[in-house]
Amino acid sequence: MQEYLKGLNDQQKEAVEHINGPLMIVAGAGSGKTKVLTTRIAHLMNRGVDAFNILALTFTNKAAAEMKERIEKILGSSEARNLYIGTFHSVFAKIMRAEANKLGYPSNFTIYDTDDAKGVIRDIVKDMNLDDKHYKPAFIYNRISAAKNSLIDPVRYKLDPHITSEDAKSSRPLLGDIYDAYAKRCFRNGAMDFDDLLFKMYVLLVNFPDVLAKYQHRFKYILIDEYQDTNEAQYQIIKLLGAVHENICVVGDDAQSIYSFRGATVKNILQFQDDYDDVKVVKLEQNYRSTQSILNVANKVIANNKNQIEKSLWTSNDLGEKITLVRTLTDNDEGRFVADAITEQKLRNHYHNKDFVVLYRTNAQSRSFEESLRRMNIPYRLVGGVSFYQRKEIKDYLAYLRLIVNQQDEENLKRIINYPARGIGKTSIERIQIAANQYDKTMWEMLQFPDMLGIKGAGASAIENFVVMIKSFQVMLEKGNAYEVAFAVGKHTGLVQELYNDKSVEGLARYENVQELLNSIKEFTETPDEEGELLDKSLGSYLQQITLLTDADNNNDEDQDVVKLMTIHAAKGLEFPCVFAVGLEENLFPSAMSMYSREDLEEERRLFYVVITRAKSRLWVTYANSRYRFGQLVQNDPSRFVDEIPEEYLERNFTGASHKAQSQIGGGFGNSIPKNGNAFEKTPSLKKLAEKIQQKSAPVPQHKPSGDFIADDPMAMEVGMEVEHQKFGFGKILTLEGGANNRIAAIEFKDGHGQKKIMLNYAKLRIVR
DNA sequence: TGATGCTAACTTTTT
DNA sequence: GTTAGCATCA
Repeated sequence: MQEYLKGLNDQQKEAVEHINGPLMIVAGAGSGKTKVLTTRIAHLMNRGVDAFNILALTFTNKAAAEMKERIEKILGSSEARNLYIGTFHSVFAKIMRAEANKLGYPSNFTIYDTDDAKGVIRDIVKDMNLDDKHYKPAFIYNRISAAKNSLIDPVRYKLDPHITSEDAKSSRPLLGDIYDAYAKRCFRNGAMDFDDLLFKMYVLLVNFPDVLAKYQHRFKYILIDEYQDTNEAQYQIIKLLGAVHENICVVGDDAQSIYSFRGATVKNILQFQDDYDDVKVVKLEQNYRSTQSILNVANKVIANNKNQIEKSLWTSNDLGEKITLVRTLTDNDEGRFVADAITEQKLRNHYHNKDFVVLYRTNAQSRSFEESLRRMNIPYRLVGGVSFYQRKEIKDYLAYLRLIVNQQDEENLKRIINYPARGIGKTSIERIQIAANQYDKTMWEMLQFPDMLGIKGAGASAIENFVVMIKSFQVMLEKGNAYEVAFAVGKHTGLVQELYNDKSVEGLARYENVQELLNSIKEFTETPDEEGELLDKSLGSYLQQITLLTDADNNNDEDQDVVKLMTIHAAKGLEFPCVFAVGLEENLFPSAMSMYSREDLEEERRLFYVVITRAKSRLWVTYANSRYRFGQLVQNDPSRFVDEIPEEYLERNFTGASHKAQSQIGGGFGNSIPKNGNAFEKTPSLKKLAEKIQQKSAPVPQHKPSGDFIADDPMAMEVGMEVEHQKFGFGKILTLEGGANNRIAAIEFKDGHGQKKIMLNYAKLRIVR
């Protein structure tokens, strides 16, 4: 028997050893899914399958990287190198890069992230003279995204009676036209958004039989991770690619389907057996991750959902500790409880920071945990949230690089044509835009003919300089590598200088971020070519790669001893010894938006199932009686999911709530709490208490003006005086300029606010001494 | 034309 | 509480 087959249980072995024909692996949480996938790939190759013929698709770069790494461990890196392993988006982007010309796109097409796409939509809404309060870009984006994920193009969108009536009902009858305009604009810009990478891939395969045949032949064996999260577009593409050989292996768990908002449909996994003949089904039901207590709770909770693939997850692990249910008064108390519990556990049970994770439903919940952890000096890292590549200074820099690679792209052209300021103002840009529309050219093309724009003098020469500069970068692109071009851009545009000159705290961070970007480009270009394979190190290749990276992928320093904070969605596939499931409150988890349909509610429950099953040995479930949302204190009942945890596995800890609050609330669960948010008005003592706790826990993030704050006359200010600002707190006046109506003070503030220029007409200052 | 500060909107989850 | 877009003034 092969070495790699040892240590597999019977079911796992059965899945690994199945070679030809469709295979569905129903893999319960913690049942060794990745192990089976990677071992199976190794086994295929061991049986003579060429690495070039294997395609493995995942949802995250992290999962792809992990798979690759594990296969390398079994086979050695030279064997594994030629495997095609990646996310749906990155694999399709790579293929599209080779085939884009067939669809009329440049091979260096730009990939728009969500922000870019919303920007295009905002422009279109403006052009159509619509109210963007009603035609909200985010709403429209979601609508278009849903259409693309269902493979509906603008023409079909406008003809579909169901869709049009829906849009009519929400009185947005022009959505179809916006979709149409958006698709055309992206095409003209030579750009694809995330959904296009799937949608256009499908179009490519359907319209070009030779291309389809090529990839069908190439990918004789296809493996798909997290199959329960695939959407219609992904489903159809897989069906096309696998149609000849039917060696499709899907791995998934219907109980962990949590992406329906992105068009994923559990139907794909539920119906897999109907899609192909002779589907081999293997169920992995032994859980190697969690204690019995945790697993039993998870099983009990998920049993409340209907419509599942039948399976019973079991474990031979110890019973373990009970689940701790924690009630606190406010969200800040919740944060404090978690920080305290971590400190205690580290002392008592010798855990490390990296053994803990805090999992929440929405990103906005991270604040109170960050504050409490910081106060306790516990190092932590926020996973997810704003990606490095979404920061303004990075997007500005990248906009140059993207324009150089793809001049069709107007979004990025507009972003930097006057940044740093070079005298090409609003009116000029507008003129260029109008002329471009008029002559049906791109804005870049119009820039070549400034006389046709009616722009003269300084404006014209500014444009000319800009064009010359961009062109010189393009010339460099032919000879230099990505890093050399990027470095030259930073230098010659003045971008780096501009950031360097900004000595404020934020400015310094921005400068450092840009340096980090340059380092990453350098690293990219310096990755050595591997034997037999020349890596594509062009700038275009780099840009396509990074747009598909998320923040979570970026943190490769796994071993750092820090507490992790993330959303439940981001935690999919991960495991931790100690898990805090926080914010278990009605309207938050389950989310207020999910309460109207059984399907949505069941997805929330699956989400709860995912949280529980992340835990190996300890699980805390917490909720707060009231929390700040929208900057306002609102009250929520405990989540209905809390009641689904069997009593025998629970241990209650209400130390976070005071006796007073407890007697107010009563011993029961939720039912005695007033339902609507005005409870505090009725019980002033409770309100005061909550406010007191709130104040005590606020770590001076924002200055509160002194009680005797009365603004002084701007003209009374003198250099060297100590003053108080309503927001920034205390500081010292460094310089003063301007007359009575335009007096500007440069002030060095304490408490990390740094140096700021304040216009004394608007911001009021109080002289301290 | 550019910088500042104000306002409104925001909260589901992400490649 | 935060942030992005906007209005406003020099």
